[in-house]
Amino acid sequence: MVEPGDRQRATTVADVARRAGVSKATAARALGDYGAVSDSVRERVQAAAEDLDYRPNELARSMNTGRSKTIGVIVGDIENGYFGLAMRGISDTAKAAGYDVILINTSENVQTEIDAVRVLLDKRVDGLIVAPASSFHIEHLRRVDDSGRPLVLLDRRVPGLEAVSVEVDIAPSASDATAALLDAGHTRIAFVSALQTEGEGYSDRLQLRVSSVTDRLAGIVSALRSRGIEPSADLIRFGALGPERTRAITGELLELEDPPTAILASDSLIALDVLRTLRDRGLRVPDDLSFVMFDDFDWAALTDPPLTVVAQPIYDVGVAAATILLRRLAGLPHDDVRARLPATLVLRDSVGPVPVRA
Amino acid sequence: MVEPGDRQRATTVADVARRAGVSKATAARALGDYGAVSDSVRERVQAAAEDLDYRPNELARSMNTGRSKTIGVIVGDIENGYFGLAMRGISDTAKAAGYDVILINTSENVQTEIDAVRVLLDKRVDGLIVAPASSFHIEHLRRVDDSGRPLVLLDRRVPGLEAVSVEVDIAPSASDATAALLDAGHTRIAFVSALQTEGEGYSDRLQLRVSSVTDRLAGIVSALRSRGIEPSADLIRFGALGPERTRAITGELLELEDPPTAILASDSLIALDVLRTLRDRGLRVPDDLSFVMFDDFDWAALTDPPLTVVAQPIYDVGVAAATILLRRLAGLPHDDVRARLPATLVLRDSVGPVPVRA
DNA sequence: TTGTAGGCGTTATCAT
DNA sequence: ATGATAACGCCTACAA
Repeated sequence: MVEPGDRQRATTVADVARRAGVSKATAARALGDYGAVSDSVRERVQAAAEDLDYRPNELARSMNTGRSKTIGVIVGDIENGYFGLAMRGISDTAKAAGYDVILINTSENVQTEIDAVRVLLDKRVDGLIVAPASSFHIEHLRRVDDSGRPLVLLDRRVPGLEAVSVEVDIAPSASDATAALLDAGHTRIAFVSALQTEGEGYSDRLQLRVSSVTDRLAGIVSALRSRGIEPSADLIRFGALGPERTRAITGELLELEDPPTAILASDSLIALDVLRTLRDRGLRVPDDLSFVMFDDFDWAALTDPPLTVVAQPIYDVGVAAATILLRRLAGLPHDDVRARLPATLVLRDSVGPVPVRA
Repeated sequence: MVEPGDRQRATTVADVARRAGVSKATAARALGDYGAVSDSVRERVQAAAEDLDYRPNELARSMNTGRSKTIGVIVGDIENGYFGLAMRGISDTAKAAGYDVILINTSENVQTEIDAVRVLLDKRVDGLIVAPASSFHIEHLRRVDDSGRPLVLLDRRVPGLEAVSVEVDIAPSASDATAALLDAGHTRIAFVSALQTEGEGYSDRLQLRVSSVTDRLAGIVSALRSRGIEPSADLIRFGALGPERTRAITGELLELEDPPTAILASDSLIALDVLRTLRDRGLRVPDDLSFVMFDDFDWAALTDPPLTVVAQPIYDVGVAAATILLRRLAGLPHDDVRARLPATLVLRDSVGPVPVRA
């Protein structure tokens, strides 16, 4: 009688071999179909395997092939639609090549990321795709290279690390978005990001730890300066980590002596909280305040008003990252894979003229 | 010299043992800290391990412990915010217990699901969480039980399968939503779901292959009947698989001789496409048509108009599923874990009175 | 074409 | 407390 917890021993090649009346090696060859096996034996072995409901133990297989047919993915927040979509791109691509995906969520926490890399390396994944939480703490990423396994960076590049990164070329679109705001007459333009920095303020040579945010800011600042406007430190805000922080920051922005007339939200999570704060305060977009969001999702066209956004080809970023990784795994060149994808400004109705001050 | 692809041999217990001047067995004991080891030896071994930057090979470890500290998760669509959030719940819970997660996406395709189960079992995951694409094809799920590894069903139950399922008790809320519509005077109420069925129509004893959809429908139908209204087959539509199909179905609904005055969307993906179709046709919610969506997300309060929804505790569903699985893995009871979580109707502004026909 | 034997890196069981 | 030595389940020379 089989007890519920009893995980009865799975059947092995040895079992199949015995039943087929051949040696372990022959059975293994027939099953893995490599080497040379006579047709009659092959059939006999396969029939035996069928009968016994044989399934290979991939762990054992991995142990001496050295490859696990598994790639590890480390992202900051799978709940964020951005990474959800990228994950889908990675997952689809990996599956098509016979690879599986282990996903680890770091909550954008560096220590968690360090542990995640360690665990995945210990589990002997064949390669890693990482959206690094910080470009300052990268020893653990170096470790990946040392281990001889390929690493592809997702959405963020890390200077000083010899790893391919697949990113969205977002600075130009950030400029475009800012220009659209400037064209509408805005000069007090705010930017709100979740990124944690030393302080929450902005200084000119602030070093940001996430390149995709750096790029957004670079695009914004360059557009500003090209019109002779110096970025104002009090309008560039970081640390919008959760709903509470984001609402607080938005509140502070609105209560400034010279408040912004337009806000750029660094991602959709932040956008939602900023918009809710505005609504709760009875402020209307774009009448009282103009608004632009980075990232586009289906719902962005259905809000009141439809949102002007910077759309990113996120799914494709995932596909490209996985493709490059798989190519490296196969020892193939990957120079032809586009690793820098274009973003586009999508004009909808959340940008309007500067309101006349009361 | 080390070639780029050269994956240099990782250091093993044997290496550590040699350097510490002890036997393999002793080194293993010191590292895994089990058995008895003298303090001096332990220190020596640990120092050696440190020096050599030793990392255990989890594959080898899994091979003779029989446990991989990994659980497999199979869902229909990770890109859907619903599963994204559930995944986050699972992932957080698993990580806290020292488990990792392998994720496989099936695109709600049964064959893919069958393959996924096979692969995960072959990879020797310790347990499985599955949102089964169909309650009709379940032999592969039976296999999981046969393998002795625990299985927890996510969001959907499968009659005839002895597996715990964690679900949202959605029928009551579906009734509430329908009642709200009825109270507003609607009698022609449509329901649009992505579920693939034999035909796309509805008949009274239609067997649906996803329990969470069955439950939605049951709630709707019972509310209807309690007011003496028979569900109308032409208003209950399935097969809204992608944007195109959903738009087509919505169009057909609107062109009915006696079109619906209210629509219930089975999930947020469908809701978005239905709403876009309405907007493209110049129809306004709730003036021309009332609307209710299953699932609540932050953006649902910011659309025009804010959407009346059935909110589900999705993150908690994920947490509960993982908790139950982990308990079973630990041989602990799990009767105290709530496996049936309540949904709630959230009234916003997408339900209005029946428009007067032109 | 087939079989024998050894190795992959652990854990686990024996002695000592 | 420590050390041989055998599993775990598979692949892979090498030999027959």
